[in-house]
Amino acid sequence: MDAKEILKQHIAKTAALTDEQFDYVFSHFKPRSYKKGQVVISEGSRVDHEYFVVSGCLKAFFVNDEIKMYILQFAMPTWWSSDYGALYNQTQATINIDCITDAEVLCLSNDDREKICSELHPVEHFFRWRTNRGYLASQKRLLSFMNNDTRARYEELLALYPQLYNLVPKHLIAAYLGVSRETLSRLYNTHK
Amino acid sequence: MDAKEILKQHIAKTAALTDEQFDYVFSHFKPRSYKKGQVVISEGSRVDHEYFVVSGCLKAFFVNDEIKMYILQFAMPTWWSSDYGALYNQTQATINIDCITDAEVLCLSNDDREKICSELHPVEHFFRWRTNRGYLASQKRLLSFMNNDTRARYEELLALYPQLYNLVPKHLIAAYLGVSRETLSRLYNTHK
DNA sequence: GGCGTTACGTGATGTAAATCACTTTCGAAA
DNA sequence: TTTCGAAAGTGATTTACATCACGTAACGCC
Repeated sequence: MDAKEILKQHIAKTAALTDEQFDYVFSHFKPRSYKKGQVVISEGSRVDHEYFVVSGCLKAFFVNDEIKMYILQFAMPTWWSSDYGALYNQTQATINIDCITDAEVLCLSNDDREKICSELHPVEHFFRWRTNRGYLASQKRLLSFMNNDTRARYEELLALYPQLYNLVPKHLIAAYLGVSRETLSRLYNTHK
Repeated sequence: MDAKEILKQHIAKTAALTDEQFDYVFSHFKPRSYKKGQVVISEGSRVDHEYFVVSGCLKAFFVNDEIKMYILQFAMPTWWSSDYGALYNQTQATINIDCITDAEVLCLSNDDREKICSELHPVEHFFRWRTNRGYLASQKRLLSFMNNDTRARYEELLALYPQLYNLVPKHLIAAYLGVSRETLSRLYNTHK
């Protein structure tokens, strides 16, 4: 299935667009390929686009004092990623995004998103729902952070994304869970 | 300023509505008053509405094993609050909302929100932006949770809502920060 | 007013996880 | 294949915070 079809089916779950409408919407997306390790957004830079992942896996992360890294999101196929704070407010990026694996994405500029949202009501509807899902996921993760200990969060993560365990290095999983790599290592070796 | 005017100005920041359009939108909101301590949403119940706070302060919280409480949000005037997971998915509430002080709110049902969103494109636009702001705030809080220690988060909270310190009991602030009330007490008494 | 409930302060103790230091394994490039 | 750097495992030590235990102050309420 090609990028266009993947995006089409993704949007169709939330908004009913005619083929002509979708073609018009799609014309605002720019396909792009990245190699493993390539940087998509780096802290301090200007942010113009958001990214729809077609294949591969990105990570969005924050680096504190150039020492500790915290992963905000692993972006898998059909996920969207960007520094939305910087994108919406037209400020410098405060987070980084790069590629854990080779990846194909579809790029949509902030201006084009606002343009197609204002031109087509169903597109605005789609983006409202997409944002809403992101909000709910973020709330859930926050709650999990407060409520669960590290082991529970680790198991929750693997239950949610079984692929992740083999796909990404363990120190990145630790950075997502917000614990040191040593603690994570001890956690799943002291099994049970 | 009355409830209607407060909502009008709140929406006007994001979406341009004519007076007639706003009157129509407003006709879907039901004003309601609550007393301090009154329950708005309780875990396990059905959730039909979201709430726009006109005056007073609500708290949205989760209770773990009927022991520990975690506060997801203090809802101040012009904030929106609900169990959005339950509201959007039509499932039982997993969180609670009650009133820290006497409060006036405007209630909007899930059905009515979807109705006015589909009828008026600018309203859909407004709700997309409102959700987006919530998403960004949630991401920011998550990052703060991972990155900052308790003292830094405490100072961040007070910088963001100076009123809160005198308005809400300290054990609720502790529940927001995700620490025990004892730790919070020691934190701000061991000043500096 | 007295009385009970809830909020808040503070010491003693236990514990999960950070940190530091070192070793081992793995994977890619020469 | 050898080599080198990154990733991962592991022990010792430190630390921030939870928990337990108790005391005091503040407030609704009959």
